[in-house]
Amino acid sequence: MSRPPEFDRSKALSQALTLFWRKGYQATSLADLLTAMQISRSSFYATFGDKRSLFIECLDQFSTRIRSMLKTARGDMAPLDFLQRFFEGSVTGRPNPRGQWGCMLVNTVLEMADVDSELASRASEHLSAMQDVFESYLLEAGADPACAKELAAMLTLVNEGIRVSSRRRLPDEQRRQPVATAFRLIRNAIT
Amino acid sequence: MSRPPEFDRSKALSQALTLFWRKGYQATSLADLLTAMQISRSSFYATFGDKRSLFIECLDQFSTRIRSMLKTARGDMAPLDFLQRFFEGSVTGRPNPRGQWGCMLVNTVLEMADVDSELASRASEHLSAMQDVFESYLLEAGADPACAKELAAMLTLVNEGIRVSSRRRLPDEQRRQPVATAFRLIRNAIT
DNA sequence: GACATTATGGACCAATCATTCCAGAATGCA
DNA sequence: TGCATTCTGGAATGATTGGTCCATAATGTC
Repeated sequence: MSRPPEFDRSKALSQALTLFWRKGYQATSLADLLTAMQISRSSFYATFGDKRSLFIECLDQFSTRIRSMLKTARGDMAPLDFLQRFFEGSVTGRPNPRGQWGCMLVNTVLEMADVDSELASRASEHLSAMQDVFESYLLEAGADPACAKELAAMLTLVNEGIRVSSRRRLPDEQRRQPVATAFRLIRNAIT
Repeated sequence: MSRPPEFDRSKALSQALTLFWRKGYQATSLADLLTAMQISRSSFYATFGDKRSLFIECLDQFSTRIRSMLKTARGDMAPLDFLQRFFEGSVTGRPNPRGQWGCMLVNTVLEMADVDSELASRASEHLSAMQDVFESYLLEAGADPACAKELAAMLTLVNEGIRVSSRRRLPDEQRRQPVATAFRLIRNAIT
């Protein structure tokens, strides 16, 4: 009946996500995107609307990916061990370099805060959704509800801090150690 | 002999700093700058070179201001009380709205990480200089040297996190509380 | 082989960007 | 008053931006 599409939409979107993640919204030009996505200018606009719409799609997918990863990759680890491993993994450059890219949500909150409030608040809402996951893990770790809420907010703060510090190209030890410190303090505080 | 300059260079620079602080490097156009600085295009280039040089000058001055503020505004407060007040002040929108702008160094690290590595690492170095101030205060608060170093790194992490969270337009309580939590944990950890 | 559908390449657009340049207005000093 | 100096306003720069358009090439279905 009709011709099937020849390029892989979700793969192209994934390439775009990577670019936006690393360079941010403004510094990523259309030319950059087309090269990375390996599609023509025409297909781009036909498929994704425009640059800003594509960015929103990437932002949402980033958030979805992270949260689903937070839920599936845990295995049988204790909740706090898993969270700590999650944060530590965000800090080291290996196995992939994504650890050096920070968090797309955090990056977007800062880049867009006084530039595009809709993008900024969308990213901020995704961060709040992450915080809910933190809270559920803290509850599971035995924290009472009030304490879990408080520590989840604190963990969000630590997350935001880590994502900044992970972009600073500091020596490995200087990145790992504050995470360890933070978790030691948090473990002390669970009641 | 010669005509004295008619516009206040340092005031113009200060206006530029405010703009860069809020909107970042890329989103601040030359037109924006000229309006805010109230000088002509010609004077701009004669006095500051170009946009990037001006940005560097603002970045350095921002760092200098913060550190001198950290040293002079303390009065007779206990070191940790002062630091806590410093962080809390960065979070509330009053008296001025600067609390909503985050920290220019943090903003720059993220915006420029994969865009202009010289600007990014310059900002990162300024953050390290702030960390030295934190460390000296922790020493003064009675922490032993190893602990002071560790907690100073942790404070830098908290600082970075706070500066992100302060741009999220969250309700006041949700901004204040994680700071309080963080300092409670840190105070517990001083040995 | 013909048709419908989808992707492509590239010309084209208007807007904006940072930057350069210059003629002229303003102002302090002699 | 005149000169030297400083700032200004605006035109012009070329590069780059995101976005539109259309004729053509490619490919699966009938």
